Amino acid sequence: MMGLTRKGEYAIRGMVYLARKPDGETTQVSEIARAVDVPSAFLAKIFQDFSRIGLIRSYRGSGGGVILGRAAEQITLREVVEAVEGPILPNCCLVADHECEYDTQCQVHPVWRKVQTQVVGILDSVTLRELARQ
Amino acid sequence: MMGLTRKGEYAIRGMVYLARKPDGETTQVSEIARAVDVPSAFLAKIFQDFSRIGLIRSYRGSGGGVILGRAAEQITLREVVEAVEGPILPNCCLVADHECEYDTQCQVHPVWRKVQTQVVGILDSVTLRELARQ
DNA sequence: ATAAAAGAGGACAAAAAAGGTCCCAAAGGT
DNA sequence: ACCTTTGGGACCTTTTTTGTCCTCTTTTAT
Repeated sequence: MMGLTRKGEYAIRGMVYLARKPDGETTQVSEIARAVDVPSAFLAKIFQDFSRIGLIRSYRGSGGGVILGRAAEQITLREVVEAVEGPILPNCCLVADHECEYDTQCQVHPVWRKVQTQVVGILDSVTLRELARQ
Repeated sequence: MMGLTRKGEYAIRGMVYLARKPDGETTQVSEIARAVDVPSAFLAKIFQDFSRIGLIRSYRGSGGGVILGRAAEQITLREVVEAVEGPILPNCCLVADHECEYDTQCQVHPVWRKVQTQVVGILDSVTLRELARQ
């Protein structure tokens, strides 16, 4: 339970690899894919999404590639995880404002809220810079 | 991300309903299913598993039904959740002893470990008794 | 004894999510 | 022009989720 999907794993591996590259140097997705052992086309999809939301910047054509969208210390693990897996919501009833339908005063609700707060807090406190440290 | 499946939702709803029943009184699975709005045959499967691991006790035949396997204050939310969803493992690399294969000194590993500890702690601190309080 | 009333257990199936692959278009460098 | 690299869409396969159904066993009531 509470597990990352493989996509999430791949995304983190790829981003950490990228964060280890010298600043300002572009890296080809195919290189990253090879290095972190992820299907190239699959990682390309993930990075395509990342590019759209600004987590990375990408350049086409020969000599192109990708680069972190911001400094590694300004990208949190939470951002990366939520970008691939969606928001951290341990229970769907947290999505909506309204309480659970089956218990007007749902006792379980606040527990999940607490879980969410804790997990978000932990993942927010870790940046790519820290993860990239060897 | 980190979401309960519907099965997990159902299990919790069913167990909380059961925990609200007077001590020692058996309840038919079909009644619970109706009350918490879960497909009866599906809830029956869930409770079948619960019976096997002692989370509930079950009695066949007319007048039969199910009952909590232990006092409500001795059953934690974690137990219920893990019984349906499996152990709380935010990242598969926590399953094995060995570190991640792609980083001998994996920096992400301890973060997931921390997440796991926190979540387990929260869910362990909540019992069915508390959840059953109306 | 027998019938009815539960849960136990297995087989099966539809739907959704996960995990990819492939192809062509667009953009940039030489 | 031509090659390289990402962008984006379509498509596919496998696994997981979410159930259903039928039969068997156990237990109770008559």
